[in-house]
Amino acid sequence: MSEEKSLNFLEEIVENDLNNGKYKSIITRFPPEPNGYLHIGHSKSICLNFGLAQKYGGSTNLRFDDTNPITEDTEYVESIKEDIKWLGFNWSNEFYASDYFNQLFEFALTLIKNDLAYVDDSTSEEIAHLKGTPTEPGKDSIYRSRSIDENLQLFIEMKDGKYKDGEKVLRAKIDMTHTNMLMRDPIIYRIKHAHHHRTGDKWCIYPMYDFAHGQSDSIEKITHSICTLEFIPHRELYDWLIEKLNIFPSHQYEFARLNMTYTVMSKRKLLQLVEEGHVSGWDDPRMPTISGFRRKGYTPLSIRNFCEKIGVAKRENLIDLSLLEFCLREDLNNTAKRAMVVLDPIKLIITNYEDGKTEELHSENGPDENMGTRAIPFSKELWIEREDFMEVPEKKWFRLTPGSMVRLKSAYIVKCESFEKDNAGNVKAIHCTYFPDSKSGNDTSGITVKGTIHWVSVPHAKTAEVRMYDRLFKVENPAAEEGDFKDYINPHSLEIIPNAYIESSLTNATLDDRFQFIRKGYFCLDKDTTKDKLIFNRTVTLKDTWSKVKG
RNA sequence: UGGGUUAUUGUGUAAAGGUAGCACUACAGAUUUUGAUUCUGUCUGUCUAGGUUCGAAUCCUAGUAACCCAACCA
Repeated sequence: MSEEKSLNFLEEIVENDLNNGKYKSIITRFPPEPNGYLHIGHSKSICLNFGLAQKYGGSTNLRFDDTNPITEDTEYVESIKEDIKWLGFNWSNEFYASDYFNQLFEFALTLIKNDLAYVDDSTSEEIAHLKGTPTEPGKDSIYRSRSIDENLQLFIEMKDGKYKDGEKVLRAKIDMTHTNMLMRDPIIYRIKHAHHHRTGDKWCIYPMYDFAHGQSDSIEKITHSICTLEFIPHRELYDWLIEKLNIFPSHQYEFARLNMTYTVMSKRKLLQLVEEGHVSGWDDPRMPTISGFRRKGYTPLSIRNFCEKIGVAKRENLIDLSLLEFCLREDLNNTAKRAMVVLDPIKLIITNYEDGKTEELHSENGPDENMGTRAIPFSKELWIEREDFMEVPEKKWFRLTPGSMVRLKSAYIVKCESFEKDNAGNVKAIHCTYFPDSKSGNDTSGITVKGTIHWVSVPHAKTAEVRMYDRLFKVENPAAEEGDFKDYINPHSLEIIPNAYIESSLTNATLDDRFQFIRKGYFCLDKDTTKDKLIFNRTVTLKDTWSKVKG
């Protein structure tokens, strides 16, 4: 045992509970409501819940919190399951709060029989009014003193569909003057004549979150029910219900949710971006959804590592996007296949190279020798990046400029002799000479150059569309800015290059491949790709100190 | 004017009365057939004011700030 990584507060709680014999093993759960897509914030919760169970030899249930039939749908259930699997986690059981509707109904009857719940006929306005405010106590409803028998009868009638939506609710009888607003006789059942994605039309009353979540935890014997900070006030009610129902004592613990720079995380805001067409959908590569990151080319490992690195605590946080990108590059640098792609082409002509000749050169596929090499054709005319030539070089420039020499990656050293301009004054072509004895791998020229640039042979080049994604927002914390968060959308978050020149090996790319386009960034194939048109997404740029040098 | 939660460097996160550490970012340098990677180095921090103590991020007292709570949402 050398140095041990210090534990986060949840691990401490678990270790304590295990060491003092409170539990023999732990059970956690990940409890999404199937009313939207999972985002990077959820992956923190997923990594926590599954990670804790993995670390301490317990198990984790996937439980859908589907108590509101109006907003929920199986479409979301499927996407949530796909995302969790993609992240690399397996749940022990797939459960639904709706599995427990019968049991929950029984629990409600128990409360009523113990005079701990009553049916209230008030309107929602009346209930809100009598509830008071955080600084003023509430007042009892006139229905609060109904007899147990009457409550029993009314509640059963509610279930039997005798009443319309909103006509009656079932409330826990606690304390209308409680300092915790949630303890002022919270509503635990409401009437909704709505079709449920799993139970169909069997029920017209549905339990509220507070009367479903803790009870479901208890039914599943969840030992550690982990949720985000905003549920802290619910814990008192969570505990009250478990105590009054005398059921398995699950415990709730809260951690601070993830916030990240240059994006928004609330479901409401994400929905707006989708519905108003600021992005192409939930899986748009600019979205912070798991499906968005996946499509953009992120790897599950990078997201898991990120969740590990950000830690778990109880204070509000705003994590630098650069940490996520660091984790991504760390993974991709080791695994991505290298390829040469010219995004903004300009022609380079090697004047002393034989017309019509093609040479087969070899280039390494990655940093690990086991990744091997691949053949690349070389010829007299090459596409190179427009930005790799400067007519008048700036300070510290070591790419092409009249008279300078650079190495063509995995090929020869060339010297810039001259260049052509078109009528508009734009550089059209660059003329170079090459040094035949500088061939990559057996260079006997003795020439050393500072710069190496990538290229694609003109007659062998294929084309592809490349989608260059950038951060969705211009500011670090759009949600905290004045006015509408959408005013801060980055207008350049997507720039499409319709015809980039790619090396021919890329035509065999699959959706699972990850590439580094040398000197340009990490890329992956997009699902919009067709047989006739390849489409690549930029996953993330390479770190670029040069752009900082030149400012 | 109530209740709850939280304050450690630019951003996160450790230190359970005993050297304020780690990571990211940023910056500088070395290596480099990717201005990448890798390596080395640098980087003004314990919310404030008192107190206890040989010694306080940690304990006590009083403040301050931020966030959450008044959905028949979760």
